[in-house]
Amino acid sequence: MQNKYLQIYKEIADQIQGGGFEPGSKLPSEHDLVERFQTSRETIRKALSQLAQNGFIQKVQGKGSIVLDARKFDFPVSGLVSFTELADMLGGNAVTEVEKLALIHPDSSLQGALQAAPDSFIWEVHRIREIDGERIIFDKDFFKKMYVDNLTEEICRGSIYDYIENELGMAISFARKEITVEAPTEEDRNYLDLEGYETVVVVKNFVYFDDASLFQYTESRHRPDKFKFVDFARRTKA
Amino acid sequence: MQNKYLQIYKEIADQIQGGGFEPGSKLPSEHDLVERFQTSRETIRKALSQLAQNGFIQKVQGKGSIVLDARKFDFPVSGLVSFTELADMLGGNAVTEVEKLALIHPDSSLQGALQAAPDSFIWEVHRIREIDGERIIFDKDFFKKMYVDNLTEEICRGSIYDYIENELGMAISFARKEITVEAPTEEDRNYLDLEGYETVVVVKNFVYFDDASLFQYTESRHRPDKFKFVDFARRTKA
DNA sequence: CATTATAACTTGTATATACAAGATAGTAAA
DNA sequence: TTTACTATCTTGTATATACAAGTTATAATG
Repeated sequence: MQNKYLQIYKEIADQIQGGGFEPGSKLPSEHDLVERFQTSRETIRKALSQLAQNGFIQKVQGKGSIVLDARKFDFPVSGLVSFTELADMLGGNAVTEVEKLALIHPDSSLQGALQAAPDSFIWEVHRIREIDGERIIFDKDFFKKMYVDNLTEEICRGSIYDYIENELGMAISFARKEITVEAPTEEDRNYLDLEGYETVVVVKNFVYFDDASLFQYTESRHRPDKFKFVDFARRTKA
Repeated sequence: MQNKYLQIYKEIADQIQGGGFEPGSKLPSEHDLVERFQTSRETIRKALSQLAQNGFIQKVQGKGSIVLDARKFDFPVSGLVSFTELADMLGGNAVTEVEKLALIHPDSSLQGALQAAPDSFIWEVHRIREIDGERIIFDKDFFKKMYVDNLTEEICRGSIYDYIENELGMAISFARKEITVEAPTEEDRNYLDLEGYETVVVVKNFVYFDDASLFQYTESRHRPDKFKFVDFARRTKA
């Protein structure tokens, strides 16, 4: 029961996704929302600017806030979402297999990617994601041990993000993401049901904590026909 | 000479990209910036929250704002950037060829994508993007004529975005983006130097004006080895 | 010496006020 | 009727104040 503007954000976002507000229609005016939520206009505006940022509404000066069509069921939704969180959205036909779980020292390329010392310890996790019985995604994760001390196969089979956020109490904050298309490696051919495809889509993720410390590097390798990335982008002024 | 917080945003962003602020170091405190820019704390905070949103800094409560490594030279930078704007960043070895420029009525699938009536007029533009002499990208653009009345080959060879924003005075605001991998069509094979690749990366863009009206649908079809998408994503709370 | 408390910093949230600027509807004047 | 103005909506920007909450260094205490 805190953070008034986030509560308001959630309530309006839920209403938009739940159909309470029709796409194309207008939200109540800021003044109306002030009265409805019994708060100040600045607080309302904070909530609304978050909604605009995340593609729920479009604000037009002099007119009002237009409700956009913000469906959330698209596949790798933009932003920081883990496979397990995605699988929850999509339904229960997703299975994770842990192929490898080991403590290693980083080689030179990994030292660069993770900004880690050669003698530091890194968790290396290989996971296969099966959807409807087909091995579609091959995830290679590297975590710094200094942040994630204990890692079990059990945790890897579930959501590592959930473990870090809820068990360890660390706040995952932002990531740099890079999408490219590459030729499959031997590993890819072994782990994935490629079905003749001669390319894989590679999503490289550099994931940071709240305090801007880098703690994870992930390579998510997808069979091309099952890959889809959806994004909402605002044109940055100036 | 207006919009104080955007000016401050630009000035700090430029300094970060220009190397005035080192990645990993801390920005001056909000209080210091208030004195430096002779403004109020709220105005400084507006600028800083924009910088955080766009991946320039990370704010940490109690500590300060940490400068992130925000290089801007990566290929299809996240957000709404047109090919011509990108080419400017990359240097001058990019050429655009206009293969088609026609006024059509939308077929049923285009009616859906553009939310356009069957008897409305749509500009169809086909453009080939050459980089270093290789035909790498095939762009299919569809504009609603009601928004963009006159379109010439000359304009298409340059930047249509620039024409719309600076000549027509319309404000392009946001887009929904979708990235998938597909098998090349006959058109792709004709227009692109595919060099044996049996996939193309397809970026579908739905582009909207300031007032939330949809005005453009674009399919950007890339040779897979030359495609790269870079994104900065924040984990949305709650 | 080690621990604890305190003070002084930092950013985060909430509120109030004032005016600017875009949109719209109604009214008055030509 | 048409035009122009005005009043009144809307959101945008800028400022000031107060307190909460996280961090860090210092001083006091055992």
